[in-house]
Amino acid sequence: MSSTSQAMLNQGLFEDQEMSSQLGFFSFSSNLTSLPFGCNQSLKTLTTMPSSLVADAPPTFSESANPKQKEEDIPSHFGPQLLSLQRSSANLWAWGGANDCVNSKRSGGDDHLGVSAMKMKKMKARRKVREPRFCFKTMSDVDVLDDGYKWRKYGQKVVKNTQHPRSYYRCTQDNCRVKKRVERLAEDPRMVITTYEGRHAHSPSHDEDDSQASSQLNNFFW
DNA sequence: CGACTTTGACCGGCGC
DNA sequence: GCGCCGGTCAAAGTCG
Repeated sequence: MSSTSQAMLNQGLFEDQEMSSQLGFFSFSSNLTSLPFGCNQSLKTLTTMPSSLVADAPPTFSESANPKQKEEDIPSHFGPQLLSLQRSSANLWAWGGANDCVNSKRSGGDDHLGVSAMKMKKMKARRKVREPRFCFKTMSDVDVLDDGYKWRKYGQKVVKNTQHPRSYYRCTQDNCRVKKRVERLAEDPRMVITTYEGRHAHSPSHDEDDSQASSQLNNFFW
């Protein structure tokens, strides 16, 4: 079941929806044919992608940066690669704030009534630190795009105001905590929104030949 | 039989 | 404080 799609990559953005702070946003011309993560047929595209774009939420950004920030406001953090991205067929649209969100609301109070220590441990482990996120939109028939990594689905949820359920995936690699969510756009079901959270601590698990270049690029990004 | 998916329940965050 | 909602867990089911 190769999920390599005929996806036409259109847009991507850094985001943190919960914190309502967009980290960045870019769009591509529609002649691009694949994903920015080393999806098989997109090497040309990939080489124009700025590594910092995908790799990290830039730590120097302010929380409440204006999502319509202009080109000259882009921090040098993104370097020449970003500029080349802009000069190439891709349009940079906007950059926003970084977020190193730590949920610190729950303090002390280790013991919930009727909750076992084991369960509390799990609850604490749950979303302490918000990983950097990257989200993009593709036009595709398949929900799960082939990005070279192996994913295990751990949940599905119907979110409000959408007729399509959102799926939650985790990287199957042992020490890798990267997650992704996949959902279809309500207004246009052909569009798939994929949101990655975190960074892979390993190479893609493709076993085909073209994975060599692909994996290099994936390292490049993640 | 192991890996993966499905699905209902549960939990925390957030707005009111 | 309460209710809603998104995100995660985990048991059961399915598949190869």
